Order: sequence, then structure tokens, then C-alpha cells
Amino acid sequence: MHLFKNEVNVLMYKEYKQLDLSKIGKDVLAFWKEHSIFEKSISSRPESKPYTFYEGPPSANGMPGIHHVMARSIKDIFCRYKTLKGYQVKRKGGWDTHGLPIELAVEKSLGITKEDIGKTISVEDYNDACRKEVMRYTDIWNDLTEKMGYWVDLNDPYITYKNEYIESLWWILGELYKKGWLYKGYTVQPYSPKSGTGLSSHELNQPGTYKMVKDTTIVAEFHLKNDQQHPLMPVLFEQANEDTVILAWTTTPWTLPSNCALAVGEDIDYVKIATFNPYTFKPVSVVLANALVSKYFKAEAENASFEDYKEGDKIIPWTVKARFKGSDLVGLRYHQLMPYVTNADLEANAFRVIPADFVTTEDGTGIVHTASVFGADDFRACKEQGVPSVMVLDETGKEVPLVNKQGKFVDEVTDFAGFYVKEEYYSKEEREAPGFKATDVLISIKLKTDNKAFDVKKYEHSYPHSWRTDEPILYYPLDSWFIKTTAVKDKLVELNKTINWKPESTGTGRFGNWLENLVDWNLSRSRYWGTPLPIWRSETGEEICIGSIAQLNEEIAKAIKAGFLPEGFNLPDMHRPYVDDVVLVSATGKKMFREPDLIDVWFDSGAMPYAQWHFPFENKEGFENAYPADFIAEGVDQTRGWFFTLHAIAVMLSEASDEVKAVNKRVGNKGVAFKNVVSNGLVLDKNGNKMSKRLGNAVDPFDTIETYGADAARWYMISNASPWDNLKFNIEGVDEVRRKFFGTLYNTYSFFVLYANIDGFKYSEAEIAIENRPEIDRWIISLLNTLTKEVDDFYADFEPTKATRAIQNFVDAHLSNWYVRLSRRRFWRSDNSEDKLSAYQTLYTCLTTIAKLMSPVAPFFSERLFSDLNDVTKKEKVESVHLADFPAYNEKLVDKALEERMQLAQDISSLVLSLRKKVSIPVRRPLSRVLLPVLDKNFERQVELVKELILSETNIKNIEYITDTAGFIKKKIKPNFKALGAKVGKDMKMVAEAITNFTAEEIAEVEAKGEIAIRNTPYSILVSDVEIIAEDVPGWQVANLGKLTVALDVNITEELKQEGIARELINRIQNLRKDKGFEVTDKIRVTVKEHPYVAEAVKNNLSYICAEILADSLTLDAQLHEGDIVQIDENEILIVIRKV
RNA sequence: GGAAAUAUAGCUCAAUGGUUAGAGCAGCACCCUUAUACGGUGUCGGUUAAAGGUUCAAGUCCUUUUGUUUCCA
Repeated sequence: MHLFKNEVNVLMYKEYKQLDLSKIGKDVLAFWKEHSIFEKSISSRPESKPYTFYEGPPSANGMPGIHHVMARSIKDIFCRYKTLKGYQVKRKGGWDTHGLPIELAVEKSLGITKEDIGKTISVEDYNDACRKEVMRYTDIWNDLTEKMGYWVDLNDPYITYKNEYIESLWWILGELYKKGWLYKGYTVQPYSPKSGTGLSSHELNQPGTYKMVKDTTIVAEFHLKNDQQHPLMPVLFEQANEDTVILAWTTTPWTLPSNCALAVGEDIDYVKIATFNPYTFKPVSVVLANALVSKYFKAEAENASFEDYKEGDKIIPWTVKARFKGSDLVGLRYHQLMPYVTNADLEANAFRVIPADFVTTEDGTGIVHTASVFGADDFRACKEQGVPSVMVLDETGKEVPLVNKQGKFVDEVTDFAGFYVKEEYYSKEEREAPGFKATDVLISIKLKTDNKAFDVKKYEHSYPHSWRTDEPILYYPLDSWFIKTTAVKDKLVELNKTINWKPESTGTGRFGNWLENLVDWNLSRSRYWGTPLPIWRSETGEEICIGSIAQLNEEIAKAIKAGFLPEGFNLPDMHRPYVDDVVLVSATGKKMFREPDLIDVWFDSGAMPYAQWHFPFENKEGFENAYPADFIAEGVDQTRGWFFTLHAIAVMLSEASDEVKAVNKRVGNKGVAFKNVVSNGLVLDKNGNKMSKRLGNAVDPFDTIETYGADAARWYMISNASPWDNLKFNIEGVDEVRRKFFGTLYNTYSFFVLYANIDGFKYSEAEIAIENRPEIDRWIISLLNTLTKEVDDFYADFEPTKATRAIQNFVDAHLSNWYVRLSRRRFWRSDNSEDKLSAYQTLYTCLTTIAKLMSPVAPFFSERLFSDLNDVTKKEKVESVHLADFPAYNEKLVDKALEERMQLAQDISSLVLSLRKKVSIPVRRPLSRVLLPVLDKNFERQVELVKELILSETNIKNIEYITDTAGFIKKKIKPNFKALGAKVGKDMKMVAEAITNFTAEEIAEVEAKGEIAIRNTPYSILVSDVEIIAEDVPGWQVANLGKLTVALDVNITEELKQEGIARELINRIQNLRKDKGFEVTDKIRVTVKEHPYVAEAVKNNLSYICAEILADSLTLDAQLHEGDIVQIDENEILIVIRKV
């Protein structure tokens, strides 16, 4: 019985009661740990063949979600794949430890606000708390990393708050500073005057910051200068004394003294209207957007009599005098609205009309009052158009805006000097005092009086408030340090084109457009927990940028000498507050204090290629071997985050740093930080909504892994949608993957071991030559090789979804449901040992190859599958599938003709089964023959080779081929549009119709001559221009699939009927064997009660029946009274079976 | 407001510009199985988001609009 057994104690393949992916995960994890498989996956590959991966550091201050499993699966897949391909893939882990979320988490857990820092809690204690907070979740993260099977080196991660890491950052900043790419400027940011701090966009996005407020709004009249040169002057000033104004609306009247320009939309239509000012009743011509005329002018007053108008009339006449585009208005100059502050520069370059892309006609007048220092859009538009800002000089000679940091007008704004610009900044008492008026109201009154207001109204809109003080914020210019990324813009764009983006559109679109519209990188953050800006400055503007700890110590020594620092001063930690204690001495002997800003945390992560190695202070070789990255992957939301900062820093250093230049030269890098990048989409819930704890629709990754196993989760996420598409995560899908894919594969394995253990197969026999293997073995091996190549290509092309789909299609459609199904008998029939051996070897090869192909995506199950097989055969000298080599594609084993004819066999079988269904003849009942119309000789040859498979699969006795010479095939002809398109073009309709209407004779003519002229047209068509199929065989049961046609003979002879009954009987006896729990190898004796329905069938098929059911004897006994009753076609049959 | 992605069956996804838009899941019916709570056959299910356009021919290319999502402002 043990056909291939040649040892006494045969190691058996493991058998399992059922598939438990969760348990497999745990067992394999333990195995990896015990045998250090991850370490070996790196150490077993040559250092000379590195494949570099950068881990985008997760912020460890929150719980990981299911989307992290997605993102990390992608990272893991390609690293594992490259390992299989023989590369050494080091993956250094990392933690992002700075930034606002951590500050916020600390403040929450300590129950404090930013105001408390330095008051109720020392900055030291606060920073300590941040440091602890950062690592609060690391255990949980490490646990997930392990359980999901993400291989990354967690023993020696880089941590962004370490002094060494920060020192590398300082070095980079120093290099940029030397190049002149680090400078101080200002940006307009949300600012809270009460707390004296800027607000981050994150703070602005807190719920409740936007509130509805009622503000005084003004449509102001900007009086045009009537003595200027401009093409539109004759239109704007038609009469000598005409007073033409531009109307602009503002919800922040306090910004009007700072007005420096008016912005129009170039494509917007504007009109000039003659009318009267409603407050002063003076005649005026106003310019505004055509679309907004009805907002300010009553329809019934249009073209009313101007002569009859009297002061105070409710109906104010108006009439349209001219129309023009916004672009026509550009360049017009106007009198400054509130001329408190001006100078030569302003007079020359401000107070004019500029174009801007943010102007709309949804509100206001379609013309935007622009105060460059109090609006981010305003600031940008003015900068682009070269409009200077309205500023005054403070006591130190520095330019400052007309509103000071307390939110009050400066002295130069005489009428309102010292007034808070926002009503809410006054105390309650002041506001309730009699006669109190808000500054906006006072400004309105003044403008009305001065004939400069066209409309004053209260207006309710939403406006952001500080979440700390609950008062409205100001948009206010704040000092900032910038990196001059615009200096390398062209290079950023050009090098981006050398990066392989998946998907491509993210690189060309989202990222490419972003680069095209690049502005300088604002590096400043007003925080406590982060990398300090290494710049010290004196009051007179002397400054130094520190690029290393050594340099800092030198400067500290000088400062000690100068008496600015105490003897023995030492900086223990580069964070605030310690670093702020450092006072340095300038060249002229002045005190220099550190610029108080921290730097953007994105700089931390973008600098990881250098800082993770503490480059250039240590590990120069380590850096050089891992630069640039071959591959990175993160969420698409990182496009302007990590992807950008990596790219920007790399490109800038490739120009600014001699050391990086040298490394680039040695490794052949033009200046990129990464060569391939996969940006994955989001993970949404099953309804396409964002997952959030608040909504309770977040999927817990630990639960998912515990219940379904990491492999099922990984496979589901990868196979379901391309990584860059958003994934609607449905837990039922995970279960489906488990059932369908892993279940099928597991069953295939179970089937294999069931018989392999019986036969003692352990692949110790010589490999059976491919040409000696049967058709079906050669077929599956051919497909397996085709699959191997496909999967290899897909992985190489960063297309994991296509890889998984190809694998599961192979396993399900071909391996399990065709190869194994059709080969079953070969495994349990014990004669013909070579055929059987071939079957074992073939199936074994398929299983181990699949294990390798799938291992990047499903690392646990593939390990189990591979090890369970290889542990017995010891065929490969590796202890893990992850240490194996990627299967080699062998072109010689691929036989396309064979793959094609097997496809024919599958299709023909499918058609026959469908015909059986149609006439209700079960498969167990044999039928005599099918007819196949033959269209070409090759077809017949192909089918002949797979004939036996078809016959046994469909339980048919014979295949007969018919040609149309026999005269009973009805043919159909269809135009081949693709071929005809080029030929007939516009006449397609006519030609197609003619072809479709061909007679049988015409079809025959095309086939015979290979060409035919189409009547009434100049065209002559070839066989290749049409498709001819045998559509019908009149009088037969016929089914079609594409070109294939099958006709079935449904006549049942007595002999066929008996054989059918015999098969029914076999089926019933097999079921009895199963019910009684007999082993598949148990021999039996069977007694059947003599019954007229089965007697003949049994007698005539006795040996066949016995062979099938493994019976030593089968007797008919008329006297039988007890036994099991089975039904065959409404007849009850009594059967007794016994083990021998 | 800008940029990008996306929209196909109840659900998840396919479909070189080529004429009858396919799979799987779910539902229904029947069938098969000494590996398989697995499979087979059939059935049900579509205005390919909408409207224009280009073309002999559009789910596919172009334009506009709408929804969803992300990033930026």
C-alpha cells in the first residue's frame, strides 16, 4: 500500500481538522521568532545587492487602525518580494515623535492648556511628559506590527527626538543656510491677539472654532483718479465732472486703512452704473460685477428719471452706462480710501486694480478690497503683482502693520489710534458703557460722512475664533523662517519625472501640480515640543546658524568667555527649554538669542534618510548603502507631506551639500530621495464612509487578525482593490477570502496529504521527465509557469492586486476545480505507479510554487503550506518560504497549444453540462456521443488530445466531428469590425449589414475562396474580415460559446441506462461507506437485495462497480431483509456493506 | 476657491475605441462530490452618475455638470 515508502518510520505530512488561519498565524509567528527567520531573510542575502526601503515613521501617539494594516501590507509585500528575488532588504523602523498631536495629547492627559506651560507646569516637565507620551503606544504598535506579519526592524529604530537625530537636522539646516536658502520673512496667519500666538490650521479645524457672527460690512467707494492714463478712461469718465468709483465689499472694515489694492476676476463681466450715493445723495458712477447689480439696485428704478430725483427718495434711479471685462479694469488707479499712512513706494505701486484668481461673484460686488497684511490670499496676490503693503515703522525701525499685536490701531491711524479693531477685544464693561461704538461702526460713520460708503449693513457669517480665548481671530502677518524651495523648483519638477509613481497620476497630477505652484516652505512653528531652529540672532540682526553640536559647543565656549553663560555651561538636551538658555556672542560682541521657533515636524520626517543614520556624523557607509530609497509607500495624504519633504530636502541637499553630492555621485543618483513610490488610498467603512471612533464604524485590526488571521485580512485588502483606490472595508469580504481562496488551497493541500501519507510519497524518487507526464500534468505545469511569470511581473511593477487575482484564479479555477478534480482517481488508484508519481510530483510542485508566489501577501499561510510540505520531503534546503528563491520561470515548460486545448476541454465540458441540464439528464447517466462541428483541422487535432478528459468529465461515450460537407450545420457569419474598420471606414454600416445577410452559399464561397466581393460596393472582403461560426445543428440539442458549438445526442440505449443505474448504485454505496466512517482504503463486501430495477445493471457492470467501491464481492440476494435502504429513481433498494 | 482621484448589476470589482458590458458575492432553482459547508448549470439583476460632442463605431476619447473622497487655500 505504501507505494513509495522506503523507510520504516515515515515522516507524515501534517493533517488538520480544519483551516484555522488565526492559529496558523500564531504558530508561524512563534516559529519565526524561534528561528530568527526575519533576521535570516536579511543576513542570507548578499550585502552587495541592497534594495533600500524607507519606513515612513508612524506617530506612536494614537492607536493603530485597520488602515495601518493596509499601508504596512503594501510596504511588506514588496520588501518580501525583493527578498525572494535575492536582494538584501534592510528595513529600519522609526518613530515620529514631535509635533502638535503629541502636545495636544499631553495637554489632555495632564488637564492643562498651552497657557499653563511655564506657569503651572515647567517647560521641562512638559517636555518630559511629551517624551513619555510619545512612546505610550509603542507596545501596542509593536504588537500589531508583529501580528500582522509586517517585517521591519524594531530593535534599532530611529527616533526623531534623539539628540543625534536633531543634530543631523541641524546639519541639513546649516547646509541650506550656507547656501542662502534659509531666510526670515513673514506670512499671514490666524492670530489670537489676546493670547499673542498664531494658530495652526489644526487648531483652526477644531470643532466650534467657526461661529456665526454679525459684523458691520461696508461697500466702500474707491474714487478713481481722473487724471491717469488708461485705455478705459473715456468710458469711465464720460463727463467732465463725473465721479467714478469702484465698489468693493468687506466684512472687516478695520482693514480698510490698510487697503493697498483692489482685486478683480479677469473673466468676470463688470458694468458702470450712473446713480446717486444713498447717504450723501451726490451723483456717482459705480463699477461692480454685472452678476451682482440686482443686489444693490432695484429693478423698478432702472432708467428712472435722474432729473426728478430728490435727496432722500427711496427710489434711486440708475442706469447702466458701460460694460467691460475684469481684465480691462486691471491697472486703474484710485485715491487711497483712508489716507493715514502712505509713502512714495505706495503712491507709485499700490492703490490700483490687480487681477486675482480668488475673486467670485457670489458675494459683495465682484471686486475684492485687498489689505495685503491681513489676508493670506491678499498677501499672495499683492506679492505676485508687486503691490507694497501699508506699513509703519516701530520704535526699533522695523516695519509693522497698522494694527499692533494687541489688536489695536497704531498711533498713525489718528482717528482710531489705540482702538481695538474687534469689538470682542474690549472688556464687557467697556462694551456696555453708554455711547460705546465698535471700531467697525466708527469707520462706517466716517466713510459715510466722507462720501466713501455706498452701503453699510450688518451681515451674519461664520468666522473663526480662537479655541482658547473664544474671541475672533485676526489674520495677521507673523515672522517666519522659510526654506527657499522655489530656488530649486525646476530641479524638483525635472527630477520628479524620474520617479516611478504608483499610480502615475499622483506623481504627474497632485504632486506635479503642487511642484509647479511651489511656494517657499514655511518652517516656523510656535511650539514647545519639537526640533528647535538652530539660529541665534542679536537685536541688530547679526545671526549664526549652528550645524552641529561641536559647533554649538565652540560657540558656547566663546559665550562663556564673554561672560554670557556661566562657567561650565553644558547643554544636556537640544529641546526647549534648555536650548533657549544658550546665549551666544556675536562677532561684534553682542548677545545673540535663539530664534524661538521650532521647525515643522515634516522636516523631521523628510530628513530621515540622513538623520536615521546620524549622517554625516556617523554611519557614512550605512547611509551610502541606503541612499536613495528604491521603494517607499504611504497614504496618498502624504503627497504634500512626507513625499514632498523627502523630495525637497534630497533635491536641495543635492545642490547645497558637498557630502551629499559626493554620495550621489558614487551611487549614481541625480538627487532624488526615492525611485519608486506607492501612494495608497484610504480605508473606508463598508458604506464608503470615513472610519472614526466617534461614529463607531472603525474596524479594530487586532480583532480582525484574531478572528480571521492576518493573511485573510491582508489578502482581502490587496486583492479587492488596487492600493491607490479607496478600499471599502467589509469584514464579510475577509471571510469570503478565507473561505474561497485559503479554503480552496487548504483543501487542495488536504487532498494531497490524504493520499501522499497513504502512499508515503516524499518526493524521493527521480523527477519524471516532463515529456513522460500525462497531458493534464503538462498542462497545469505550463499554466503554473505562465502564472509565475505574470506574478513576477506584477510584483515588479508594483501591482500587487493583479498578482493576487492571478494567483487566486489559478488556484480556484485551474488547480482545484480542474486539475485536482480530474486527477482524483490517479491518486487513489494504486496501479500504474508512474502516472501516480507524476500526479504527486506535479501537485506538489504546484503547491510549493503557489506558496512562494503568495508568500509576500500571505506570509503566514504560505509558510505553513511550504513548511508542511518541505519538512517531509526536505527537497529545498531552506527553513522558511521567506528564505527561498522566487520560482524560476521556465519557458520550455510553457505550451500554449496545450493551454488552448485544455481551455477547449473546459469549454466543451461546460457546454455539455449545460445541455444536460437543459434536457434534465444527470451527469451520472452516460450518453453516447457529442458532435462537434469542425471549422478547421487544427481544432479537431486539439480536441482529440483532450478527448478523454472531456468524456470522463461529462460522462459521454464518444466525440464525433462533423464538417459542413455533411450538410447539416447551419453557419453564421459576423463582421470583424476591428479588421473592417481600417478598410471600409464610413461604409461600415452598409458592409456590416451585407455581411450579416450573407446566404449559406456566400458563406461557403468566402470559406472556399478566402475572398468575396460585396454586392453594390467596391469592397471585397477576406476571411480575416469576418468570423464564421457553426451556429446550429438542426434537430440536435445545441449550445454555443463564442466560436465553439456543441451538439448532444440524448438518445439513451438500454445499455446506457443500465450503466447509469450502476453509477447511481456506486454513488449510494460510496455514501454508505462515508456514513459508516470507513477509511478510503477499507475493502468491503456488499450484498444487494435483488430488485428488478437494478439486477441487470449490476450483472452487466459488476467488475466496474466493484472496482469503484473497493469491494471484494458484490452479490445479489433475493432473501435479504435487513440493511440500509437507498433510493434510485423512486425504487427502494436494500443494501448491506461490511468491511472485509 | 484650486488640484487630484473616483463613479459600471443589491455589494466588491473586470472590460486594447470594435457592435450582445462580464466575473465573484448575495438571492432563487436544479445538479455534482470517498479533498473541498466546495464546485457545476441555469435564473434574477445594467439608461455604464447626467448632458452634450468627436467617430463608421464610445463604458473607454473630449467638454460641461453632479455625487463621493483626499490634499491645498
